[in-house]
Amino acid sequence: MPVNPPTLADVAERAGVSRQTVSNALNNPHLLRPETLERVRAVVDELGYSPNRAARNLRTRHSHLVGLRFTPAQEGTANALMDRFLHKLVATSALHGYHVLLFSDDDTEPLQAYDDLLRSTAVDAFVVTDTYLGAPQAAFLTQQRAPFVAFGRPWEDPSATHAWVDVDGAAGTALATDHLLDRGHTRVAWIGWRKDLFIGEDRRSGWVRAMRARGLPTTGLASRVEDTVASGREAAAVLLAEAAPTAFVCASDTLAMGVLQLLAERGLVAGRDVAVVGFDDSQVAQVVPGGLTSVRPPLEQVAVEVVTALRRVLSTPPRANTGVLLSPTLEVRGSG
Amino acid sequence: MPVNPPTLADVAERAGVSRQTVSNALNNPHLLRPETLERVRAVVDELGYSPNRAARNLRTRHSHLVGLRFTPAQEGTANALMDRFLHKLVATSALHGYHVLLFSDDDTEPLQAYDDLLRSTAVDAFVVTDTYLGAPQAAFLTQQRAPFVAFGRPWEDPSATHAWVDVDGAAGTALATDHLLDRGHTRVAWIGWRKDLFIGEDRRSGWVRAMRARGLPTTGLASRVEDTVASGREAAAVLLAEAAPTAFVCASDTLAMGVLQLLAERGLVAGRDVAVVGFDDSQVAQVVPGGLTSVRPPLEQVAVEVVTALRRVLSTPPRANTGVLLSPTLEVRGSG
DNA sequence: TTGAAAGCGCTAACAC
DNA sequence: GTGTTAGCGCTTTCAA
Repeated sequence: MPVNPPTLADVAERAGVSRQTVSNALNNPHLLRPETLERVRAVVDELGYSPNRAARNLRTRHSHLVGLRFTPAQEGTANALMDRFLHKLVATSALHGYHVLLFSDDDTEPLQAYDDLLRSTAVDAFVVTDTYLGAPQAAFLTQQRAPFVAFGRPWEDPSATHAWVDVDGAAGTALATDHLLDRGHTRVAWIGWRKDLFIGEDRRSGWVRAMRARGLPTTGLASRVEDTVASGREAAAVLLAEAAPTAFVCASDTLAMGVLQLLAERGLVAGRDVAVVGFDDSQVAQVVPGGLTSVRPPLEQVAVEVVTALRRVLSTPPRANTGVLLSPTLEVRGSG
Repeated sequence: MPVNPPTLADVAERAGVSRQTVSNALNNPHLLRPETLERVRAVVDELGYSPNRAARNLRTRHSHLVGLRFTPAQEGTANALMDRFLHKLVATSALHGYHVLLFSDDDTEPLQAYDDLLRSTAVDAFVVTDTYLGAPQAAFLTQQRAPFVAFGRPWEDPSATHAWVDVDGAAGTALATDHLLDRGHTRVAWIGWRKDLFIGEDRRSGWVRAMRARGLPTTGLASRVEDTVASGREAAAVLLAEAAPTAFVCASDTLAMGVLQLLAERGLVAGRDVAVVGFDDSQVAQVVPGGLTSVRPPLEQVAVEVVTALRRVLSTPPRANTGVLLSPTLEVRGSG
């Protein structure tokens, strides 16, 4: 096992000052006379001193840890938002002295894990990413007066006052639809999700808005299915047969891959015969032969805003937070 | 801010016992008389008591945190190993009372972040995943006597005695090659990486072994390129022109996507005209039209073994660890 | 089986 | 500016 690291007392003794002065040198350097400060710092470097986290946490009642429930991307889909978001979250948190603590739920009680971490004061705050329909996390944490920031709007409860950051899905699909319309398409179809998924409805509304803005009809051009490749393929087959669209805007890259699959089966070339646009700008969109044009959510920017909001929430006194809505961009590739 | 959570003293007072008895009820329940134990537990439940982490960490000198440096998947590639691995690592660690702490390096000094966490006693151990050529982490941590487990073999230093878990890449490519040979191919080409990448050489050796086992030549059938889609595409073009292979085994799904791209450009159908097998079983392999046959590393199993090794390393006294090598499987899809 | 005392390493509050 | 005192909440002695 490693040798016991030096403590504040070790530094103090060697520098010929009190422990408190060493503490001040680290946390309130402006309180020290320059020469004292320099002497203490020299010893800190010499000994390789770094304050013991547990002791500091105990004393300050802060862990400088942010909890995040980590759910894996589903196999067989093109969804892997977490990767980009998480890395930027980790990097940005570090700039402000925070580390990210990952946990998973016990499958049984989804709130249990949050509650345990909270009650054991293991984390200072949470980043909540699973704000799907009926997700009880936000309400629970609000009720527990636990600091948190959500990646995702409080769709179900517009009166919620917690901090959140989200991507403007409607703006993204409007961007995608406009892009296709600019290229001369007029029959642009939509493949999205169940009606009760707020995110899906939001994205769908962008398509509707863009179509209507040019006086184009949407009737019969929309489909609602599960978020799987197979569903995307089937939806495309039905729409092609019944509505003869020349382009598809999809709620996800997963669905878009289904469309690409159907086109490939029929010997059609995406981008030449039929245009296809996905949503997420997943790795799949980036490397699929021909390339899949896709709406790219600014996940790095989301992470930065989340950390900003966290800092506001964790400041004393907590500063008010308004929701932050970020606009995605469109990554144009071969498919449309 | 949340109300101050109950402490050991609160529970003790309410249960009419000393603080120590409450502590024992939690950590050494067998020491208590059954009726006392029950009474204490009732109060614990009633008050929703959970031991303060910082205090416990300070006293026990353990954080119950495992550090992992998180690097994002490269854009434009099909590599996203971390997702599956990380989730299982988080879940398995939780079973043994450990949480995963994520950090990123400061770009400047790659060891700095490790050193800081170590000296501030923020984590009990590390999981090291970046064991590429010349990665100094393992040597550094060994020298610092810091507990850690590596995902990846100590290629450069066979005498290293630290704990590690790895995937048998050669077995995976041999599996892939045998699969193709069984299907009647005889001219199976290899597209891999630079010679100085141990992982790539390992994977390549599986292909060589499988070919030689059937007395088939490998000369002129191998290519070494960067791990990008474009490189895979170019390598495939060159090999097709010069060696006329009927099948490709690739060191990564990224390279395999390059091959698929070339085939698509030439109007060839993967799996019918030319067979292609990738490595990683990424989401891309799973959803690309037609499907990409790919070697699937058992990342969940790796995570479980890593946690087992961690527990051995962190036990007192530390128990010896041997390396663990796990065999991948082959996911057969349309491409071959 | 239970309780009392001590102390992990640090920082807030105050005295000098 | 710097030092002294106290205590964060817990667990490890050791005594009863």
